[in-house]
Amino acid sequence: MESDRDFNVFVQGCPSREIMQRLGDKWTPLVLLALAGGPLRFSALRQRIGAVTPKVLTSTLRTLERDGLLLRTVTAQVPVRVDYELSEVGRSLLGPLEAIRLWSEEHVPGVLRARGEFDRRSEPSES
Amino acid sequence: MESDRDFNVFVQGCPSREIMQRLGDKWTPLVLLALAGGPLRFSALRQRIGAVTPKVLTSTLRTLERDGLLLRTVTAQVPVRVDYELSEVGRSLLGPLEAIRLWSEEHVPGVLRARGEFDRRSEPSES
DNA sequence: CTCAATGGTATCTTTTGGATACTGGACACT
DNA sequence: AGTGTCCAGTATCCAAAAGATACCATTGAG
Repeated sequence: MESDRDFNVFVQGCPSREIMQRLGDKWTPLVLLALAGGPLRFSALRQRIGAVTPKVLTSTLRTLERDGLLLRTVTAQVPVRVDYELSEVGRSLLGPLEAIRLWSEEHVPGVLRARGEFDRRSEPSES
Repeated sequence: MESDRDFNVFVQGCPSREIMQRLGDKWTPLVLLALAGGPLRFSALRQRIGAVTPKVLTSTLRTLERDGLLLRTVTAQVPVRVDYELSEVGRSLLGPLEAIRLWSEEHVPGVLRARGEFDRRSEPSES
């Protein structure tokens, strides 16, 4: 009923759960999507994503590198140049992430409308 | 280049960004996937997901309800019965989420292997 | 009068994320 | 020599979110 594989996100302690939850880190999807078009340097990534602080971006990138989703290449020039790019595995996530992204962009009006109704239902305080 | 729609997750302050980031809340995907098979009561959801505390589950559910992704139905019996089920909009997310889930379950071995290599590269301390 | 079932809150601690300032190495300019 | 710039991050400190655990309200059964 669940799936016949060896791993299942609904099993507590299964590594797949932690992996899926990491994909839902606040910045992970944006980082991966930002790299969809090719390698980017640290500062370019930062600019492209916007609003992310260097500390958090660094730790997001480290985790993704550690998990094999992206590659970090240091070029010893001056000043030092660091490029980040998706690995093969990382690229295999782009499809699903693109879908989530499109869904989010398409459903903005609906979600905003739902919020308005919800709030109106919650506070029947005026007239 | 980015997309011709009105909303874009790469634009800072665009509601679609916040919506996408919410989809990546720690428990949101699990909640939505858990409801894929039909309505569940609060305690059943808790059991099915496992490891989520009531406080966090409540707030996750409230947000999803507020955004119109799921419906909360209270039946006044004793003790009270509360059912949660996906809305039409919520169901439209199941495809992408299923994809993310499958990816996570399929790539467990690869990710674990990558972590091992990464750690070995980082600490060349023993023999 | 007590107990159990359900769907949560309340409170406190720990973890994660954010703001902001700073480091370090190599050149380039003055 | 001294100062400034570029880049890729750290360091430090503070705020927001998640987790552990205990508790509450309703009410029907015993």
